[in-house]
Amino acid sequence: MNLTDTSIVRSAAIARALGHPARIAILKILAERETCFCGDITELLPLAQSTVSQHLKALKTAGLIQGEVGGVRTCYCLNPDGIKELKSLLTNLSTELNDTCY
Amino acid sequence: MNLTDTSIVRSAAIARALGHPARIAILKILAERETCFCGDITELLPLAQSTVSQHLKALKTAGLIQGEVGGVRTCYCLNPDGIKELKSLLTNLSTELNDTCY
DNA sequence: TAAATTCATCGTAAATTTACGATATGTAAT
DNA sequence: ATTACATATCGTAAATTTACGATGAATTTA
Repeated sequence: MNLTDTSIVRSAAIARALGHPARIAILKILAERETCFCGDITELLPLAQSTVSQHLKALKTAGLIQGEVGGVRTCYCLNPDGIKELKSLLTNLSTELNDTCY
Repeated sequence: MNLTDTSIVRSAAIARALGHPARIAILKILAERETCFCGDITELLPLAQSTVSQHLKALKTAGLIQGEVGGVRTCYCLNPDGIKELKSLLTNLSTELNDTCY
C-alpha cells in the first residue's frame, strides 16, 4: 500500500489537526460563536496567547479554519470547505471500517 | 473551556491515532482482510517490522484494534467497540461543526 | 534439543510537537 | 508622533513521535 496516496495523506493530516484537545476545543468554540477573535479564544482556554496562536495556525494550515484580519484583530471562523472535507473524510473512513472482528 | 473534558480528550486521542498515513493504511488493511497477522501488514507497507509493530501498538492503545496471540503469530483485527466510538465521537463532532462563516 | 519463525521490545537518532515568555508587526487611538 | 492594543512570530526547552536495526521472548518445526 502506498503511504503517499493523496487521500490517505490528507486524511491523516486532518486527523492530526484534530489530534489535540486544545484544537478540538477551538473548533467547538468557533462553531458556537459568531465573534471569534484570537483573544476571545485565549480567554476561554488555559493556554498562553502564543500557544493559542500556534494551534490556530495548525488548524489553518490543515484548512479547517480561516483567519481574516480586521483592524487590530484577526477574526477566525470555520472554513466551510475544510469542514466539508473533514465530514466526508470521516464518513468515508467510517463506512470503510466495517468490523470484521468476531 | 476545560481541556481535560473526557469527550474532548477521547476525541483527540482517537484523532491522533488516525493522524499518521501508516495507521490509516493499517486500519484499511484490517477492514479489508480477515487474516491480519503482523507480518501480512508489514509486507504491504514500506516500513520495517518494528515500525509496523509500533503503529499497531498505538492503534491498540487507542482502542481501535485488537491483537490476539495465536501461536507464534498475533492476529490483529478492528475493535468493534473502538470503531463504534470513533464513529460516534467524530460524527458528533462533525455535526457540531456547523459552518458559521460567510 | 536445536533451529527457525513471528512478533514485541530495547536502544537510539532525527524530527516534530507543545508550551512559554519575549519580541516584532501592524492597526487604532490619543 | 506616541501610545496602546491584538496578534504573529521568534527563541527555546522539554516531551513526544517516528524510524530503524538489534535483541528478546515465545512457539513451532526439524
